[in-house]
Amino acid sequence: MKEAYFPQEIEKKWQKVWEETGAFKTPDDSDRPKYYALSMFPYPSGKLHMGHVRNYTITDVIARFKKAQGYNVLHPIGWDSFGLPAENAAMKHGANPETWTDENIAYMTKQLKMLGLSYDWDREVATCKPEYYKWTQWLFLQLYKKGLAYKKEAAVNWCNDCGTVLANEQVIDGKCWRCDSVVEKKYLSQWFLKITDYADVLLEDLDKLPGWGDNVKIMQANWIGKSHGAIIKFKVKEIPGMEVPVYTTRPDTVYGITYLVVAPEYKDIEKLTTPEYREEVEAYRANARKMSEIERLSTDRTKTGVPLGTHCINPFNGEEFPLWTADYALVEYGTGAVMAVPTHDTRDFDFAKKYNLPMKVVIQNTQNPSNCENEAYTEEGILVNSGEFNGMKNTEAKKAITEKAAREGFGEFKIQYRLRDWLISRQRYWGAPIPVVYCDKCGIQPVPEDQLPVMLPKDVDFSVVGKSPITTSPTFKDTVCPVCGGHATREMDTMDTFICSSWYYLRYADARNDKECFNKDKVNHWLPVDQYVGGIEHAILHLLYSRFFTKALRDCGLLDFDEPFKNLLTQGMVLKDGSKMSKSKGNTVDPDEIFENYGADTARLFILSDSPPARDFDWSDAGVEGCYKFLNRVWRLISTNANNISLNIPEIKAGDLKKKENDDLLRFVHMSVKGITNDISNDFQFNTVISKYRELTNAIYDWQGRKPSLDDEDKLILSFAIVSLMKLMSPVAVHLTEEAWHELGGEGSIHDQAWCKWDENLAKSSSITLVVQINGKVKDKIEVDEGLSQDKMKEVALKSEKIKALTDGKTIIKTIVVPKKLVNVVVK
RNA sequence: GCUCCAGUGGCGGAAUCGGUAGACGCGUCGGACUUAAAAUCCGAUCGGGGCUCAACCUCGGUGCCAGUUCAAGUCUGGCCUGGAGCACCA
Repeated sequence: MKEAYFPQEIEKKWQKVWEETGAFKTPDDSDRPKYYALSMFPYPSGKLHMGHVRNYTITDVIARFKKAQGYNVLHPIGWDSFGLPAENAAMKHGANPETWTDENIAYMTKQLKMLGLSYDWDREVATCKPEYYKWTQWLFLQLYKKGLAYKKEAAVNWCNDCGTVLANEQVIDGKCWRCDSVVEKKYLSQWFLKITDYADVLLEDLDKLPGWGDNVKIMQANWIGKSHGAIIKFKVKEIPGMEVPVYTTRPDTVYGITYLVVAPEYKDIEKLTTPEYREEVEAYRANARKMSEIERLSTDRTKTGVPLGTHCINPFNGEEFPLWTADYALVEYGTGAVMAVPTHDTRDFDFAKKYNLPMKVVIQNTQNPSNCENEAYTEEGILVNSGEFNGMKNTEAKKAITEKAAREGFGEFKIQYRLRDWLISRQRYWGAPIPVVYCDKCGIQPVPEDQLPVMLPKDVDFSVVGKSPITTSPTFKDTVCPVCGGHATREMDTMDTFICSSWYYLRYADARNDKECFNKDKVNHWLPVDQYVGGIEHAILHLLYSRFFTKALRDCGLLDFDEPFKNLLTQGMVLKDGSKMSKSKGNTVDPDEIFENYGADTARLFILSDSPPARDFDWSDAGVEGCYKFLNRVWRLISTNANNISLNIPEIKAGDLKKKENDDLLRFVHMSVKGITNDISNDFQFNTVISKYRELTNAIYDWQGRKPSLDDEDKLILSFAIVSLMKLMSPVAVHLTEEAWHELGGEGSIHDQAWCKWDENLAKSSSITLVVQINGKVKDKIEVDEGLSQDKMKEVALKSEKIKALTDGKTIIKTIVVPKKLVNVVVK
């Protein structure tokens, strides 16, 4: 065995062997229980970054650990390969998006292989390939048939730079999630998926996911935004038969209404405007239309509005109040109209102050009454000025008042969600075409399933500005209607790429199936994903969409489970010098360089070492160096002892070893096995796993430092310790351990070896340190036998010279004994 | 504004149930080996005080202030700071 560690040589060699022997192929049928480990698949942007390295290493170690524990592990990879960057590259450099994407996939595949990841490449998928998007289109048709996909004219988020609409989830602070430019409102006819049908179950089922972090679940719950309230309908005084319904979570404040606001886009606003106000209202609406989303939604902005000239009648007390329009009312939420109670809502308060609208206190805190002159009172209290409800607690009044409204026919209880339907049309080329046609006679018609896929046209001009390249194809647009055979035009929009990524984890179960989307039995066998690993940035977008898809496909009868990801690990970011690695900051670290200088095993070890997976990880060059040195140390330990190590190790039981130091080492190994196994099992605490590798290595070196020569017992325990270390390290240092295994004469692969077991009796040291405290402060430590009874422990503690001296002349009130740990003497 | 998370040495971070705070590493300092360097190995490394030095002894210390407890990094209440998500959602 070579004395020096040459990772580059070793790694290439074994990567080749694993590929040739198909070491990581996963059979669908096996006696072993299944385990599905999944990383969020990458966008083929060009090169791997350290975030990828961290993500895939974490999942790979989990997959290998589970395999060693006896599971049949599915660990696939693929490419989220539709999307704007490919198209932008095409526009910029004249490259074809397909070529650009394929080249990137090829390069990144090479990098993934260099990292030594245990993927089953036979199951690789790429969402931009017709054999994949055929099924994306097919799934769209199933949702269409179920009534879950529909087209409507709506105010949508428009990104001018990307030249496309965006889903609500893709608008961050009023800006485009991809290019950061300000998003505008446009009115367009677009395709939507009815995710709102699933709002409640998406919320409820979060409780079925104990294996997800609370942070993600809370973010999803907030996004879904369920609220309980009431609809109350108000008659319009000037227009007989006309009503304006509002949604409110505060029906208890109805007696305090002093005006009512509708959104500028409110459907009946023109009818509700009297002629003398028309001009002013129109001007206000035009202005609102022009404003960007970010301006419009800014909370800092002072509120504006104009009266419509009409009035509503409060059905509870007959009071009349004016109707206004103001852009703080949102057309998409509730009914698009708000009943305003300035005294008990801060927004209404601000508005009423500005426009001198009246205020009326209806909720009072009896301890500390307020007339609401300076601010709205939004806490709980007792109803006043509220007719028959006076004196009632407001929490009870909510129910009582809504009940009255329901009884008398002008209101009802209502649950409202913040979640909106998912807008999936994109005016872009590089995506899956939406498989519908528009017939001159028959209207919207789905493309028949046997005509799928609707292929992306290749005869397009990528240099066009302001419209989708797909519209330049001379062959794509015109087609025939599948119903009447007459002329029809194809839908020119493609689907949001988040659709493609909402089902890829299902395709892995049956990736090469060209007859169906996936076989139902196979999907039911492999899913749900046992462990999903990825970035927190997908907490809402991808993870919510995937949950929706799973539920919708279950309802289509395509699968039998309702949550796709049983356990979710959201890994932290990779930082450099305290900030996120980015090209613009120039603080990126290129994985290729690390592979070249130190090898993949060092990269894997380091990326897991310093922080727990969920926390941010600060990259340091010194840290990489340290890990490289450690691997050298491990290599040296093995190579210098190669002649003394046998892989034929009989089971060593407690008491088998005569020498104390050998028994101690045996115990240390068992403790390490136990500790490492538990650390991986409990939330994948790889940082402490790696510190335990180091401790064990240090312990073996220390042991050896005290041995001038080795007899048979020494060689036995040394073999046991080193081989255990190798097996424990094999999921992380995948190449080094494989090479060492073979150099020591091992058969097969170390990665096919069973995980180390520990003996509970040996996974502890032979003696314990008894801590003696006085009044809770440590005063003495005494080495004692592990089996000591509680009485004996107390006796030993009180006999200690130090304790005697410190308790001298004081009264011992009581003594607390914690078995196998400590004695606390309470004195006065 | 609302919701959530986190605050431990010079740094990253350890510390099942409340039971030895600072594992392991990085950095720094000192030493060994070497003509020298690299590599490697050994040792020290929270702060204050005591002792001529050292071993040692002693007091304090996990963002701040209280509380519960024999015992608090860990539990409770109230703050402060930082981060994340949502945000005119009625």
